[in-house]
Amino acid sequence: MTIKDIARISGVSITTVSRVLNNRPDVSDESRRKVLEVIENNNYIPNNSARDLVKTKSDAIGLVVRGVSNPFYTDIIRAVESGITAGGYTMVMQQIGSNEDELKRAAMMEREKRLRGLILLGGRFDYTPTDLALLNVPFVCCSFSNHYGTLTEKEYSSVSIADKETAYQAVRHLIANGHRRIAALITCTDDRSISQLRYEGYVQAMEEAGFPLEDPLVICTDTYNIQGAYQAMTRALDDGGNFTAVFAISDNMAIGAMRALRENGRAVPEDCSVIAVDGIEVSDYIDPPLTTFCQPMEEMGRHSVEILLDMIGKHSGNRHETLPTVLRQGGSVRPLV
Amino acid sequence: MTIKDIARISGVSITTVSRVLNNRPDVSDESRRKVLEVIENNNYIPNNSARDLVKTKSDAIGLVVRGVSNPFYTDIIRAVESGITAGGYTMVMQQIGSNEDELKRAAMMEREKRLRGLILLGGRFDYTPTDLALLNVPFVCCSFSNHYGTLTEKEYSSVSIADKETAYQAVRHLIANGHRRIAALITCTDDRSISQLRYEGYVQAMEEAGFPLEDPLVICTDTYNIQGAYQAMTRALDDGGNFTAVFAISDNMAIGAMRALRENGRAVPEDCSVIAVDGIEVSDYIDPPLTTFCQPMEEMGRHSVEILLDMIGKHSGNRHETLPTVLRQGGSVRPLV
DNA sequence: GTGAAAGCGCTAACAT
DNA sequence: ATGTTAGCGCTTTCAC
Repeated sequence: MTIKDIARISGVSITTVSRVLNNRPDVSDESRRKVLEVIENNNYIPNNSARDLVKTKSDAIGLVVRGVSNPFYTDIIRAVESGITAGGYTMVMQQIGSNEDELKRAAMMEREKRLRGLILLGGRFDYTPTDLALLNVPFVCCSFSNHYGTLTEKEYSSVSIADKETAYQAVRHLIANGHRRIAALITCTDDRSISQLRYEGYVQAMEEAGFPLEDPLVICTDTYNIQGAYQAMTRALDDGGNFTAVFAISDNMAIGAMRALRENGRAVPEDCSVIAVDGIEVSDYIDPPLTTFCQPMEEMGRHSVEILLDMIGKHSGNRHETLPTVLRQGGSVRPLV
Repeated sequence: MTIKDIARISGVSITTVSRVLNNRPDVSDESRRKVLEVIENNNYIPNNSARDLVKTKSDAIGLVVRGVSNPFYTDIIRAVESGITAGGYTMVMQQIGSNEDELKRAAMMEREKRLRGLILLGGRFDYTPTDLALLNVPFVCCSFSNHYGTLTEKEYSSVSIADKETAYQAVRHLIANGHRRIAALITCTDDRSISQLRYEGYVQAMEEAGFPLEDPLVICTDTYNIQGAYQAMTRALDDGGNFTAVFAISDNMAIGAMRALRENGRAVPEDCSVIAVDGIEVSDYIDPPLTTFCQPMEEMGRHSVEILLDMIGKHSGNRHETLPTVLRQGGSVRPLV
């Protein structure tokens, strides 16, 4: 069933059918009605490949994710997919390994699939103009941004939270509760990552308060997952673990750390307070509920798509959005007496 | 940059370039070398839309998911994406609402995107041959199957666990620990769902043991999410909650229920045991770790893709795989004394 | 308001 | 081994 068949059956020309298909105004009501009826009756759906070929563009938007099973990303992915589909586009998703280059992958996708745009979920903070030259379509950095000034604002779009500031607030919250010996649970794979940024917030809060920033307070793992955090915290505790509170750079890592603390005989929050950044749903259901700064996941996904569709459709320029976080008071932090 | 340009620059015909592009043997080494060089130099990538149009097929495989943020699905999605990309195809993902018809949606995708095949993640159990007539490409049901005999085995493919049997085992485990008054936490939106199937396993175990199967033991929620389970369990407890153990049809729901129990002053497992089916990572990190039957998520995704690619590439027939589950002993079940 | 016809970039007969 | 050519299904001038 092609446009030709519809034209034949409707008794009009191919052109007229095409006009109806594309909601063009220059068709008589009579023709339009007839064509629509025939389309309906025959369950006809236009061939996208042919449309794309003529328009030299596809209707696809690429989503490149570093780790689709990261629970923090799943709500964003859902929002992104909804937005893309609602906008009449198709979402093509690819995930990349932790040491793959998302820009190279994005560039390949762009050309192979003739993408209209890209959303990068999780990525490096130090793109250079040369890196960006690989990309010829609009793109939005979601949940991260260019914090090291290697790019100017006009060169890219982003939707993110104020990572350093939020981490700073989290640590301030612990300090306000009387904690001085505060450990930081971070990942150390890359010094231009979200982990590094949040770590900077931790450092700032600690230095500002004049607290010692000793090495054993910084607990490193090489992955963002629960298990890695659990193992790293277990090692830290075996090594003494001389701290009264932990700032974890993600909820997931905090959950892993909490099990390690528990197994080590330290109750949360009685013996050790825990705070994090992310605000995934499950962390509000554990015991004790995690105190954490929530990112507006759904909103981040939605805004990323909005910005991208504006750039594609209205040729609007690059935009940046920094969304607010909200402290969700759980039960994992308590005042140090 | 099109195939025409490459041909012109290389000094050969379009056909020869096309042959090189498709790794055909009937090209002289000399021509091949030259063409490849020109392609390389010009950073040429063939236009997929044009290829798809000619072949009347795309390289896309559709993934239809009911709820991408369901943590149980995320590992499957990751495995599916890896398999599809590794196989040289493109994954196009769409999620659907809880009361949308996945087959209608799949059929639309199939035709619009000219899909080569489909993977359905989560879906109804009562497809009829008429329903399937909507689909003209191979498809695999992942994590569910046709358990009501409305289809013959040759009509579809599936990768799943033995849901009813696994639920039965879970409840048997509670019974072996001395529990008689066992509540079932299920969803009641649809009587042809995975929830229903697991509920049947519960019923079988209870009846076999000769235990009363009273209404207040069946706790219903209309969603699969944590919050819904939390609310349903809270209601059940407010109504008396006369049971010593809970069988939850999913880890996620068990986690919601555990918070409700806790807030109601019932310790798990001292006052109430909890068991579930799924085996998501986080449920092993909560306190107490959830005792649950683990589904092999990664394997399920991988096998689904394998079966689908075999059907697409080798035209092999429909296959069915029932993968084994493994009991992960947490600390949420204890013997009733 | 409508239709004829020229491509979009590619593949696959069919020649040579 | 290589080239010519006819489409794949659609959009879009351009003419009427």
